[in-house]
Amino acid sequence: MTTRIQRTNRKRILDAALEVFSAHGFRGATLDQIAEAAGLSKPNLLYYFDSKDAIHRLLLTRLLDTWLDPLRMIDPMGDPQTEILAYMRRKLQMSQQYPRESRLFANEILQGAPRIEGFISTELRVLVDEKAKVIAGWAQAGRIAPVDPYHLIFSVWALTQHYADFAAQIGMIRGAEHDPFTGADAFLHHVYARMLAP
Amino acid sequence: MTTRIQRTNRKRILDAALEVFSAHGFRGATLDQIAEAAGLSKPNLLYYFDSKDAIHRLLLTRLLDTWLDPLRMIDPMGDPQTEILAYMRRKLQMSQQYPRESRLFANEILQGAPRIEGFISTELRVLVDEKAKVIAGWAQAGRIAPVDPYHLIFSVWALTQHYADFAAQIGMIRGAEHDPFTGADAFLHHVYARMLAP
DNA sequence: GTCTATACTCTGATAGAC
DNA sequence: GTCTATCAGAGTATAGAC
Repeated sequence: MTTRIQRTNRKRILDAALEVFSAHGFRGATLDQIAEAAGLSKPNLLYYFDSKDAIHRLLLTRLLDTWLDPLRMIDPMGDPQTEILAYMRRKLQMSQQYPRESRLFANEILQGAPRIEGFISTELRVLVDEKAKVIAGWAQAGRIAPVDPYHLIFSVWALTQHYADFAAQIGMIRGAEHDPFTGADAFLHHVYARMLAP
Repeated sequence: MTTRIQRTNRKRILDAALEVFSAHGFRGATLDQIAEAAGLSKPNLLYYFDSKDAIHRLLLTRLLDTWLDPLRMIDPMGDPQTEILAYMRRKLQMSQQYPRESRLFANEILQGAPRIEGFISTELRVLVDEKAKVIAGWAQAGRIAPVDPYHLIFSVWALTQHYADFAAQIGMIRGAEHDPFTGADAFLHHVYARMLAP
């Protein structure tokens, strides 16, 4: 049986761990940092979770669960331009709302994706292949410009995740008070509208 | 006086360190890994360099020296579309030729850019402001479409560096035998030609 | 210049009192 | 459930022989 205090403590630990892992990577993060951020002692952390690795794995698993939703939602029956623009918007919103999750993922890929290789080579790959086929069909039918569907999908990832993963750099260049996401939405809308016009 | 063996050993160490740091981040990398990759003993490593930190700092400094060159080369007197397309191409070539350097940089930014905050807030920021003004002038004059110059520059960074930083993911999705850079060049040419047309 | 041996610190994890 | 104390291993760096 799970008490309320157990649930809130687990939540606090996972939130603190997300903060620390996304900022320093798996090896760079320490249990001391996570414990301090969570307001608990280090042994108490390990009362709730078996190990540092278990915390990290749980965070990644949760993330991957929702990571593919924006791509999944592309409707083969919808209007091509509308569908792709909406996909870009959903992805940009994820960068805005969940920048730490994006950086956790980026850290993992940068290091060769050792823990999520299986996920990427199977689930993600199948989904990308499926949606690439849909987009290729749209291009074939002349409903959008003849673009490579894989590079199109990669471009959405690159352009949207950049605002989360490289937020530190963007903040230092534009000034921290400037919110990059408002301008980003308009800019990316311009980019994809132009790119896709038949 | 520096002997030839000293020069080659220093070079081997730096190359090995770039390999390991770019793949695991600063904390994730160990001197043992670097020593093994360089074919030297760990104490011998520290005969050539003062510390782990010194090696890392030297790699970053060298990188930043050339990191801005592609942006610097944008010529205010040139043809706007040609200049921006050539900039994108130079940057894409850097991702292709120096993916490890790109990942070293990405690791640093992901972690909040602690070691290169000064560089970004001063040199890089000044250069970006300067080139943004040039691009804004081109837009003002109607020579390219009216795009936000900062987001335009960020988009070049995002789209080109993605092929280096997320190479592991791209390889798992498209198959390792598929070279993503050939298709990328054509795709990005399409993107920027469309984006910039007045 | 290069190695073996080792000092010392940090960190993940456990023991055991309360 | 939570803490103090502590162990065991890893990792950076140094000492000193050759």
